[in-house]
Amino acid sequence: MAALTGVQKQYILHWGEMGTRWGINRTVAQIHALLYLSPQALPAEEIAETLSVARSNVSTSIRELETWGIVRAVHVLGDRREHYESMKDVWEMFRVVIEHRKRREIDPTREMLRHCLAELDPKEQGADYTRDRLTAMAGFFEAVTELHEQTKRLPTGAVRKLLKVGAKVRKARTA
Amino acid sequence: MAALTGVQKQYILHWGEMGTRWGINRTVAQIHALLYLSPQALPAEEIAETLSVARSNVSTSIRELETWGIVRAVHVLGDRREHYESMKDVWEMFRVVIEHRKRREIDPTREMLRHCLAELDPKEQGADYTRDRLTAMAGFFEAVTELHEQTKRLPTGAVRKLLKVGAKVRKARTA
DNA sequence: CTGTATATTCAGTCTGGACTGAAATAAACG
DNA sequence: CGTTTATTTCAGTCCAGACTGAATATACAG
Repeated sequence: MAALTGVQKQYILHWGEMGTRWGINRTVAQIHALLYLSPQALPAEEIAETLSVARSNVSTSIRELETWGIVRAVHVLGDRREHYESMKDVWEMFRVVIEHRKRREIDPTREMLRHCLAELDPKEQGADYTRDRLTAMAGFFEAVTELHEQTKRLPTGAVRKLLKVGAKVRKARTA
Repeated sequence: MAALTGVQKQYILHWGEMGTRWGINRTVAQIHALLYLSPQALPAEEIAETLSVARSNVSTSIRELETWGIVRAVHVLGDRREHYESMKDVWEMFRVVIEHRKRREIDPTREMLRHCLAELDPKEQGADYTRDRLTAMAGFFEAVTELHEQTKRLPTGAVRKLLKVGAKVRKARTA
């Protein structure tokens, strides 16, 4: 296969590092980076060679990316192997990932907070203080959820435009 | 010291787990949870006992929380030990954390993307495709930065109000 | 100073999770 | 079917990073 160019290497390595910071497996992130930059879908074998990881490692990593819905298998005429390609729309990609993480992290936390507030015994020592703290935290998570709901239904382009307008206003003011 | 109530335990454990998912050390997150729920500032010794971790572990964890600016040492009259307390304003707390992570994760990525685009050799095989992908990704990160700039200067309350209004509109529509 | 209480540093240990390679399974073809 | 090729599973290995506890540093009281 075509060896990686300097720029590709740089991008893939950086993406891998960023992945680890966000609780995403380095290899998973690197594979995603590779597929994102690749004009064609790639077979697992080639991914393994290019990134110097075990074929089996690619298998599990790809599956994780598939469950997120940002990588999918496609078929190439005259080739029995599965070829994998990344979603290319960056905005949609992050939307999907955020949706996933929200469900796995924000929602359970809201749940936990509600549960704690319900279970809180008012007779207990310092219950009032605890309730205040939990309520404040719960308020924040409810707001995040609300924000998510609102942006979710905006089409991709709208967010971008909204930001551009805001940027202009901001620049005009500071100028 | 006062042993943890069931609710406190639940909150601290959950927060610790969430921390690990976001690349934050479990103990660090647990200590933060404990301090957030605590009406008084706590000395390191007591934190160590309550969470059953080594005193030295608390020391380093506290220092990390301090560099983030969400925990600080306070002094109690008649006690030589440092007592630690968490910032209590949830919104401010997340603002601070997001600011930090943006600087450590978003900014370097923007940097990397710019660098890659500058270094990209047009004569190279497939340079056009690579440029397109990098540009798209860069656009996203610029937008995120812009969004951050805009929300940063809004006072805490404003965001909350904005969301409340949005929520009402949304509910009215779907009703 | 000396003694005591507290905080930090650091070298070594431990552990969870990533990674591998071999074996099992599944799918595609003649 | 049997053979070939591709994919997944899994038991074991490895390692980065968390954690500990002893040693060291710092601060203060008497």
